[in-house]
Amino acid sequence: MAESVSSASSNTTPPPPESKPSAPVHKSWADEAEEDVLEENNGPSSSASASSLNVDGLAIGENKKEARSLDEPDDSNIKAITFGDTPYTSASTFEDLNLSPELLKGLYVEMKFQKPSKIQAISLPMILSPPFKDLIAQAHNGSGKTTCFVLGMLSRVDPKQQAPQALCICPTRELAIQNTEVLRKMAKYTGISSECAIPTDSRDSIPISKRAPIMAQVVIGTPGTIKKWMTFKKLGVSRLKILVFDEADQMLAEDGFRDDSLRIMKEIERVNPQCQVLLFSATFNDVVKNFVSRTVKPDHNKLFVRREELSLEAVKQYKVNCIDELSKIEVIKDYIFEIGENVGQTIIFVRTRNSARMLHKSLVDMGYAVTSIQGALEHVERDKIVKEFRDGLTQVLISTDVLARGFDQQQVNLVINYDLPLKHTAEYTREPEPDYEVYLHRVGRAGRFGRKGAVFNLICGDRDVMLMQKIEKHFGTEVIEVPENSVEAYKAALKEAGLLQ
DNA sequence: AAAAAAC
Repeated sequence: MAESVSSASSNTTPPPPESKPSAPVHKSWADEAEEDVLEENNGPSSSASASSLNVDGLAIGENKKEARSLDEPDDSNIKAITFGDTPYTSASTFEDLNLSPELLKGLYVEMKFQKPSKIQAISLPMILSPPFKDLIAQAHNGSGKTTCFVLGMLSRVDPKQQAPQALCICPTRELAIQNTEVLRKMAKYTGISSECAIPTDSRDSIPISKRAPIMAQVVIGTPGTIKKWMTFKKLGVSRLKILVFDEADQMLAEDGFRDDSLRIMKEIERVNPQCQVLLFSATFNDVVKNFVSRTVKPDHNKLFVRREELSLEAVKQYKVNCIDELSKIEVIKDYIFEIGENVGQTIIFVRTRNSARMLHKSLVDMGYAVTSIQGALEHVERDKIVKEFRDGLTQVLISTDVLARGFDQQQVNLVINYDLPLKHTAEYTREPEPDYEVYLHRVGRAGRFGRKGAVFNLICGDRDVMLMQKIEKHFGTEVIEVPENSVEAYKAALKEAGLLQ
C-alpha cells in the first residue's frame, strides 16, 4: 500500500487571487506533510485513546515510510493524502472527468465555468473514480468547494432511477437553500430531481406523516428535518450512493451537530455500508480533525491546508480600537458607511441575537437602511431578508453566526466584526478564547473566488485586544490597526485593500 | 450562561 502526497497545479475557474509578493518562508512541503501526518497519528491530541489508532493508524502508520511530496512550481498549498494504490490524476478540464454531456453543458452554459479550480481539479477525480472512497477535504473559503460536492452528487446519480441517491447535510437553513439552488442550476440539463429538506412554518404545510415518500434523486437539508423524514420512513436511504456533510467540522463537532450527524450516518451505514461519505469544510481544528477521520471508512482520502495558509490574502484585515460600545456604532456610521457604500455589500457580524436586534434598531433609528438576520426570526422572514440581500435591495446586513459559514454572495466586499467570535466553553473561564474557525469563516464572506475584500474588527477593551492578538498569532497574519478615526484613514485602508481607487 | 436545528 503506497501513499502519495501531491499537490495539483493551479487552474482556477474564477480570477485567481493575486500572488503575494512576499510568501512566508518555511520548510519544504515534504517536511510539513510528514509532520502533519505524524501529528495526527500520535501527536499532542492525547485525548484520543488507543482506539483512534486502530482505524487511522492502520492507514497512516503503513504509509509513513513511503510518504513523498511533489513540490509544485506554483506555491500550491493543498496537500493530498491518498490511501492505497488508486492513482488519481488531477483534472485540468471538466472533460477529464467523464461527465455526462448534460452535466457538462450545465457547467459551461449555466454555471459559466471554464475549467476546474484547484480544489476541484484535485478532489473531483478522488470523488468520481471507483472504488468511490470516502473523502475529507479542506479548502479555502470561496475556492469552490460547493461545486466539488454538488458535481460529485450529480455525477454519481443514475438519472433513470427515481429514488434518493445523494444526500447532503448542512448546518443552516440558508446554506441548505443555497446549495440546493446551485445544484438545480448545475443540474438544469440533466433532468435530475432534487428536494430541499428544511423546516417550513407549520401553519401552511402538510405534516410529514401525511406526505408521499421522497422521490427526489438528490436531497439537501438540515439535520433535524432529514432525521425527521428518515424516522417517518419518508426518506429512504437504501439507494443512497453518496452522503455529503457541508461544513463538516461543525457538523461533527461535539458542540455542533455531532449527535444528529452520527445518528444519520449510522442509519445509512446500517442499510448501506458502501455509501460514499464526503466531508467538506474550510476549517478542521485538531480536535475535530482527529475525530472526523474516525467517522469515515479507514481507507479514506484526504486533502488538507496548513492553518497559516488559510487566511485569504486578498482580504485585508484591520482592527479599530473603540473606547466603548457607542463608539463602535459611531465608527460604523461615520467612517465605514461613509466611504464603504460604494465598495459593495457589507455584513456586520455580532455575537448574540440580542446584539443583532439592538444594533439593527440603533442604525435604523439613525436613518440607515440596514436589515438583520438571526435564528429567532420566522423562517419566512429569514428567507425574505436573505433574498433582499441577494437581490441587492439591501447593502448592509447585520447577522449572527447563522451566516458565518458558507454564505456565498460575491458582492460582499466588507465584513465588520462588531463582536469578535468567542469560544463558548471559554466564556466563563479566566482566559477567554477566540473562536478561530468562526473568525476565518466570517472573514471568508468577503473575497469570494479571490475577489478583494476588507475586514474591520471593532476592538473594545483589554479582552478584545487579547483575543485579537491570539487570532493574529494563530493564523500568523498581521491585522493592521486603523491609525485614527478619520475619513482619510478609512479611505486609505480601503485603498490598500484594493476596494477604492 | 451562544448560535445553529427542531422537538
